[in-house]
Amino acid sequence: MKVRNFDLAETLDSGQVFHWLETANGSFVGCIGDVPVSLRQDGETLTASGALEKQAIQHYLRLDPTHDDAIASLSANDEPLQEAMSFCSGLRILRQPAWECLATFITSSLKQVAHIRQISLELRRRFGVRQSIDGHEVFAYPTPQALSDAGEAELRTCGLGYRAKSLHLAAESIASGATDLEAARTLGNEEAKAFLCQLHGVGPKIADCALLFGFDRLSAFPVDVWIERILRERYFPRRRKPLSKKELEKWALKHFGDYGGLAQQFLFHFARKGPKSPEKTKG
DNA sequence: TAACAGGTTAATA
DNA sequence: TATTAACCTGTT
Repeated sequence: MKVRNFDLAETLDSGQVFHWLETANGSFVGCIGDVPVSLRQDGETLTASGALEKQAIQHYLRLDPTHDDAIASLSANDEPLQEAMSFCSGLRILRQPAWECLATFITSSLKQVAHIRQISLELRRRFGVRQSIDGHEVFAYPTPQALSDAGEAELRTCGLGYRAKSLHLAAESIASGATDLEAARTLGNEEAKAFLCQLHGVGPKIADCALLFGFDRLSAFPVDVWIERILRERYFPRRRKPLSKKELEKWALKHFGDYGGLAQQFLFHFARKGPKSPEKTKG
């Protein structure tokens, strides 16, 4: 299919999803939900193999006009945002399955991307359903039931550390029916966030990530240390006393509006990979 | 070697 | 309400 303003590699390596593997020939293999898929981009052509309908792939990758509307409505007179957007204009917010997204971010606390990947893949290998696509082995994300059955001790052996407890409690709560994740879809933004924060190990940042990447709430604006840094540097450069995380969250929600989460993703990726990013400036 | 990392919780002031 | 230590583990 034809794609414009889209960069597959950039999107899959932007810290929102952690299980896609790049193969030797430049394809990406992984699962969309339970279905194994291989994706490949050559310029404006995207090819997919696997049992998924074209429509489902477009939905996951957000290859639809709503993305263009969102871009258009992001403020034109915001210079830092413009700079970030032109740096990574092919970036999209995926529509990931809610449980897989929430669970992955529960395991992300105080971890770098490489390690989140490692944990995510290990959980899939150990407790997920094994699949195959184009000769590659891939695994679906384990169900709440599977992680609940595994038990906390078993989860710890995947290198989760203290996060094992949170992941297990969440899995158990959902598997038992005590928590109905889908119920969050019927709630307003604030309520949905509060709802997710009731789970142990889920605070404001992880709840916002889950809402943005797993519940299609484009206004959710996760504030982590990268975003904290770039907001302070670019939007409040001369402030004596830095705004607290909470104040930044509140400010960002208002400043960036309905598509704040998309703005966040541009700023985040720019902070990590852009010209002034830590890895570019060191050495 | 020891600090540090894309955070949250529980304890304290 | 605001700060602070503790939590696991792999990396630098």
